[in-house]
Amino acid sequence: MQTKYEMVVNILEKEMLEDKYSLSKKLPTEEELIKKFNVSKNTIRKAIEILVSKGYVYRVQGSGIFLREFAKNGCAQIRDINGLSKQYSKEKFESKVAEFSLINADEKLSDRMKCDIGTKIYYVKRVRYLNGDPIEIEESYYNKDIIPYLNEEICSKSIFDYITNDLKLKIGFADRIITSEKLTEEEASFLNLEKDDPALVLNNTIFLSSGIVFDISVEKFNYKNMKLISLTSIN
Amino acid sequence: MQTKYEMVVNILEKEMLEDKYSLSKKLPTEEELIKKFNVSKNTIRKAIEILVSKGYVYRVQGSGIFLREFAKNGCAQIRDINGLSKQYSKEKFESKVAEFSLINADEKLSDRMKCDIGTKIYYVKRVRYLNGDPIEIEESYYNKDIIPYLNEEICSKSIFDYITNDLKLKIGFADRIITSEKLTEEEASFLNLEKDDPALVLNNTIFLSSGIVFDISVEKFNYKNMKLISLTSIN
DNA sequence: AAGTGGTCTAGACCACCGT
DNA sequence: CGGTGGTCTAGACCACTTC
Repeated sequence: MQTKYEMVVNILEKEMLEDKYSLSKKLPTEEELIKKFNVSKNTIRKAIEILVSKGYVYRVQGSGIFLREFAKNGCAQIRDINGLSKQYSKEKFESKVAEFSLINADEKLSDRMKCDIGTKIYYVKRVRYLNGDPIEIEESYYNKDIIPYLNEEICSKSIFDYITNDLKLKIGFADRIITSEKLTEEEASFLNLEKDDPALVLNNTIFLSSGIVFDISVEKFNYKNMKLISLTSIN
Repeated sequence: MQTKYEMVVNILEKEMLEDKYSLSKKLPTEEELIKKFNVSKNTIRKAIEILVSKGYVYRVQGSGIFLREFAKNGCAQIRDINGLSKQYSKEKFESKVAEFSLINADEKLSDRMKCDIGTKIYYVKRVRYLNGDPIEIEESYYNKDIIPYLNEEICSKSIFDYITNDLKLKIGFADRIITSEKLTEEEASFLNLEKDDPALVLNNTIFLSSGIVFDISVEKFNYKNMKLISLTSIN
């Protein structure tokens, strides 16, 4: 079941992607949206707030709701938790599994994943390609208590689709630490780069909406063909 | 003048930083907060939403409002638009102005800053230090039509303080493109690093709340001592 | 002054969690 | 089942922009 504000968000998102408002660069006024969707002012405001936080629009008091230029374009949005395959669904996006195993959490891993020592953990190492070019090395750890089953087949597609659609789990929020590092020789070979070339590195801890850690991962991006974008707003 | 929800946010933020809720790792219930602050449910909900988006807390339906671990700790939050000097106010943070000039926007610059060709633009290059170590090179361009006056003195302190407190301008939102690059020899010397060492690079476009671009900048961070953090939530 | 977004309230009812 | 967060409404009034 969908809430009213989700419906409003989805329809406006779709209309914006179809360039419905790109001439005026404005959305209809709140009052017009209230009539269009036949909902209350607060429901419209909640929907618009979500579009603001997604980077689609900004609001100017007394003036209107304006389109923001970005959002549409190619680079990966850092606020999207749902992995790369969603973002690049229209392009040729592939994941190759380089390693796959079931391990026991040692002290360090249990600490980072907020689980007990000895908890079964899936370890997955993937190399990911966009239009044939390697763009990322990803190493992930999934808590088996939460993700009871995983295999190489699933990992070569979208793990996040599997988790949300098949396991019906709700992803809640993520911590990401962003750094830059030198590649090791092995990493470089995966990315068709040289040893000591730079890499854009994301260190992620991903939580279900219940606040439980189900995944930690390190993503190392090819500095030549990957950029991330962050669209922030002030509260 | 402060709104009621801002007051609630500020007080709860302060209380959390004072570890008032760190034992239970929970905030009071919505109902308790309604009584505590004597405001309506929607006002409390709006305040909590802001704390969620700032990464302080997460909510679990039917259960409560829980503290998130991070927020407090040292690294720079990418969603904070207000520059580094705010974030490091308690540490020894310095900015040295390496270049300062007033230029005319050429075609490329006018395009990126969404202004006319020939618009007067302040160019500022700064090296920034934390506890004596160089952590960042920043090159910024400020539209003089919006920031009518700037000098080296102001640039060596906090430009954002000047803009918000003295000029009374309201900063609205920012686009940031995050990449990794090799340092040039000159850049490396500023950061006490070697040529071709990696840098974490932010390419920013910063808007007033009215949607006008007033600043674009490139920040190159020292990969050895700077990390950024992004705390994201799902809508 | 008219248009448009921002704050705030009181209250109804729903959905989910834990006991 | 009681506790707690989530959705939604109708309406009052405020603040800023634009003309």
